[in-house]
Amino acid sequence: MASKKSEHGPSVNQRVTIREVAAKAEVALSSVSRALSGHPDVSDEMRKRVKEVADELGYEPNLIAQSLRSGVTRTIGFVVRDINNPMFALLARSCEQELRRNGYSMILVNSDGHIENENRNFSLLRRRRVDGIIASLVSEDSPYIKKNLTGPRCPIVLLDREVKGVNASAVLADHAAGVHQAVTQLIKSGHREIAFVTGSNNVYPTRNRLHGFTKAFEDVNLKVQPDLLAIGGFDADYALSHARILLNRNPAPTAILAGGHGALMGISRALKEKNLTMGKEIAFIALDQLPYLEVFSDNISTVYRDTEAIGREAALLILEGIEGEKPRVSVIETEFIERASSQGVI
Amino acid sequence: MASKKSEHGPSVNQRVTIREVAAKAEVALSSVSRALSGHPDVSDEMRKRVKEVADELGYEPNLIAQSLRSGVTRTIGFVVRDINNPMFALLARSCEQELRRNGYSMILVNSDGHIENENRNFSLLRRRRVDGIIASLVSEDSPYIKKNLTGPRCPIVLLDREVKGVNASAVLADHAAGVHQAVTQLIKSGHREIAFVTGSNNVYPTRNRLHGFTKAFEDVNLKVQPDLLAIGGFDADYALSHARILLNRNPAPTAILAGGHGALMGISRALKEKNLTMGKEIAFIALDQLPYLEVFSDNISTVYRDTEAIGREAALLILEGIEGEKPRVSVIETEFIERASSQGVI
DNA sequence: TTGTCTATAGCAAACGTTTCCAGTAAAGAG
DNA sequence: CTCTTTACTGGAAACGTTTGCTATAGACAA
Repeated sequence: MASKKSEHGPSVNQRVTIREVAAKAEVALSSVSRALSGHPDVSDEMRKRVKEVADELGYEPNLIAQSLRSGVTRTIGFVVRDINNPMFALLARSCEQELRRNGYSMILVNSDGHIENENRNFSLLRRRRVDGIIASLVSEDSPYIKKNLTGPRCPIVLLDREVKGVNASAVLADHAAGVHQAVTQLIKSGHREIAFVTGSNNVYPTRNRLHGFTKAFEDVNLKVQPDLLAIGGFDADYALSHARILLNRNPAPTAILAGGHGALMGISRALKEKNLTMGKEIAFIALDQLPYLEVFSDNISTVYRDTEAIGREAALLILEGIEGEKPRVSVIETEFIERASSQGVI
Repeated sequence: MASKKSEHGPSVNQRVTIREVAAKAEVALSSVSRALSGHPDVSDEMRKRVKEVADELGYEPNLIAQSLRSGVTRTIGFVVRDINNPMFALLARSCEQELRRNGYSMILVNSDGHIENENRNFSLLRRRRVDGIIASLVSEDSPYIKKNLTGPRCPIVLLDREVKGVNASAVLADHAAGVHQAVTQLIKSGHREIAFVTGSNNVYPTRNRLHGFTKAFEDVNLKVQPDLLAIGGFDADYALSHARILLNRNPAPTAILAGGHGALMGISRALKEKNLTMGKEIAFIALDQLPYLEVFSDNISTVYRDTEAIGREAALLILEGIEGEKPRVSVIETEFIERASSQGVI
């Protein structure tokens, strides 16, 4: 494969170093370093000369060497549970933007839903000596997070996860509130058979949503019917197979909640199979802010959270952690936005 | 802000180095390095002992130091024109996956459509000494790309861009073929007033699509009507305002092509304003693979390209470049997939 | 004039690895 | 038994920076 060697022009891949700048400007290495890094103990004349020579030679500081010497990489690792979920694109984007505004780069790694990948990702990021890690965990008992408690550590911000005993920063969405609003509204409209398809309850969002869901029923002295809950997987396949079962139930559900992107995909397929239309034969509510909903299906009711705000907040928390502040938890509100898909049924 | 200092337990942020492993194992530094890096000149016993001690101490190799010494970072920079476009999520994901399979990490940076950001991004990546850069340029006369010709360089893979005079690798989609198929089909169905909204023609995809578009007309001795072309912007606002104009034209277009995500967004809004439904009053075809189309609007005709294949191919090309191979261009096919939105109108 | 202070510059030691070179002991060849 | 070879091991230099310390020179005060 690497048979025919490159014939890239005459230029060698040899970069100009601070040493060459120093030689050409006829000053000491240390003076060049100080001049370029904005150190105060440098005369204006020296700084000017050094900068001129550096520009002339096309000097590009070696961030690797700087990192080694200074112990700081100005890099944040972002571990994402499953990048298939378009919500994460939104999240990663706003986060990267905020980090870059503060002079940090982001390394994004994807766990694809597998805990082994996640562990490898953490390990990689630590070897790369990132200054902090923002993580959306596959499961809440990640050995790596716990290890981070005892060993040498870097600041961590968890996204929508509660790890007991770990004093890490976190950004949590108040899913319960939005779901509570949504379900209350459904009940008020006369719905009783409300189905709910969502991810496994080894992570905070599921538990938290379930809490809001249950409370809405309890508030009006009704009981949740367990066989209307499909809890166990974030992926579309899980949602599809369980939505099929739910739709065949007797009595059939008159409303259905989709806990995120995978659930939405699976359910919408199941509905299509049975020729049911959201907002006509069955009420439908999507949880999470899913960017494509705004493009096409602006008639879909949703429990909204400002995903970009979550990304920005995560960036701020990690920067705080790097500055040595104590970990803290930040909560993001959610809100039920009612549109056609959950109205007028029944 | 950084007032109250962290009270992180007793562990200091001091990592164990190869030196400490050497001390504890009572061997030389160099032996530890060789033992852990798989160098052949190490006895089995030595390797075993060193590995035991390293595990025991929780040694995590410092990739920064390794990079500095070896001159290789095993990191690829990915410069994306505008991460708002969901197509790029698909692209970046498949690319990252392939890179990671080969032991590389990816740093993703977003230019947000501005050439100044793009230049800053290139500069940053070079200072970070990435081993290669994969880039979707804002415009094809990027000074940085050209500079890379003369100065010390790293391999570059361009995504859907042709930069004249620059002998860089590239992955190009054969947009023309798919657009040609699509327009030919429309013409065959009786359409004559076919509108086309797409990005500025300072980049390859626009020029290439336009080529396929024009050729389809010429093939049957028809002429493209210039006032049905809206060429100039990838963003939704541009598309919206120009789609409005197009829809008010007399005679009104009977079919409309959307050149990517932004165009699709803008056009679909304009259609909604005029209460036109795709596939009913007007034929509609979307260019590019847009992930959300498969979720909701599986009835939308589209010129498909395998975006994930593009990502994988870009990864392979950059790895080739790192191995010293000559730059080369890889072409990805496109294909017209006819669905309801472009049938049965007229 | 001498001494102290300030501003600036240079030297050299680190940061944590890899790798070249030299050295040693055991093994095999003659 | 000696010589060469083999198989390892250790020492030290290097990668490109930053930074603590020391040195110098001019300014100012006594």
